[in-house]
Amino acid sequence: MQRDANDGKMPATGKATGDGMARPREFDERTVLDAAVQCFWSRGYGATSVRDLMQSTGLTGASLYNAFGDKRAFYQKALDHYVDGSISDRIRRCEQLPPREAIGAFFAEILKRSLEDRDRKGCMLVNAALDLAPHDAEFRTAVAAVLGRIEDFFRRRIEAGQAEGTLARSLPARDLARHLLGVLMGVRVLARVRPERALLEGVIAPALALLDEQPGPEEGR
Amino acid sequence: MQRDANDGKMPATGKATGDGMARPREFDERTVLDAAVQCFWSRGYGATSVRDLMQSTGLTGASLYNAFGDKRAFYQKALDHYVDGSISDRIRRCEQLPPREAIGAFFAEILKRSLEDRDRKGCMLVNAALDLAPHDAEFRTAVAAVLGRIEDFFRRRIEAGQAEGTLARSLPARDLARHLLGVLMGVRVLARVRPERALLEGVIAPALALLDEQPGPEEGR
DNA sequence: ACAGTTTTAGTTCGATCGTTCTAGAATGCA
DNA sequence: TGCATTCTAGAACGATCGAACTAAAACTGT
Repeated sequence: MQRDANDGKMPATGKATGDGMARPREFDERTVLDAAVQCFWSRGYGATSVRDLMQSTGLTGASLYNAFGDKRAFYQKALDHYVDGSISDRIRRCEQLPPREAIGAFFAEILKRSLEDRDRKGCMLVNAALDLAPHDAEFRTAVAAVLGRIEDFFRRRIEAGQAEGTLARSLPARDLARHLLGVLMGVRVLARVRPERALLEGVIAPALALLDEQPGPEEGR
Repeated sequence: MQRDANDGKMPATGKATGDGMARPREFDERTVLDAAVQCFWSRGYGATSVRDLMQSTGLTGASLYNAFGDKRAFYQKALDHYVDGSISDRIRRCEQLPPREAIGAFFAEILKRSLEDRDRKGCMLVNAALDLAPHDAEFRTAVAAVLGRIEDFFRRRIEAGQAEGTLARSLPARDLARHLLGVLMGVRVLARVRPERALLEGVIAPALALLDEQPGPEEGR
């Protein structure tokens, strides 16, 4: 979706249209999106006004509407920007670790972020999942796709761990991955109401124990 | 908090104040709160206008403000009403079952409700947890208290099951209860984006398996 | 230098927001 | 029957919402 690879120094080309090139943008799209993410992330979609966005980005309304479309489209782009910079990056970093470490590191990072999150913004994707997705099919599809990528990350690591014998085989990787996805959502929700280390560790620990569990020679009754 | 025990037939006394009793209410408080719950539940706090509430309840603005205070207070009362009729009732019903059945029935009910929830309203408490609680200390306390009651329900049942040997003792009841609370939140979130039976069952099943797990004679390494 | 295009800044629009106000209607108690 | 009180209905309030409009400024390509 990004048009230029301007690394954040000067104006940026904008989109190169047609014949006579005209006045270039005075703002850096990445910086503006960062500011928009902060707004939408902390206040939610409905509670963020276009005027809030104008103040946070330093742009006027006309500039925002010109560059990003209406409020909903702007949120869409801000969410994409957040996912790219936060979730995709985390998956990319964790998926090249050994199975058990990958999942442990993933949740360790979530735990850390949740406890450091002083203004209780939570995860912008989870917020979008409850704020916009239920009543907007387009957002629902987009959010579901990202959740699917997280689920796939879990499943691939679990399958690898089960194959090499470092992770429990007592349950199918498919279900374990779904379980971890659910726990992840749960942590993100609980952290916004009760951001207590003991609580969140208590939520996560059994899920990890489930991965490590020894089958026990005598099974089933 | 409720003042009268009017069982939903006629006007209701309202509050009995001072000297000369005056004109009694024409509406039934419970019916009005039911309508308000539907509104706030499906649209959220911010997206529900007072005019929406007027239409759904059939009352005029003045009546609403007279009887329930401002919009925030009205939401507060609607949320209380929801919790009383939905969550408290579920806990009350499940906690008198045997430990494993109590937890199984609890999640079976959540699963059923989530899959039948065609307009993806989710759980009003979870919605409140992400909508209002993060930025409103009073709501945060209230939501946290209800979450604490759910957690306590889990813990008491797990402790009972561990004591009688029907539930796994490999993890402390405290953590298992927190884990179940997290999974519950996760299911409620995921259901609003991907209300698929296979997904939600996949989230829940490993948590239940964790409770049933046989320790296996040789443990720890 | 000129033409063409796009960005800026600020104003303005109609709609809707939460809330309050002005009436009048209805009731209990003296 | 009157008085006090609380209900109802609906209009109205100022504020703010998302979005569009009007010009002026800034830049590129020829």
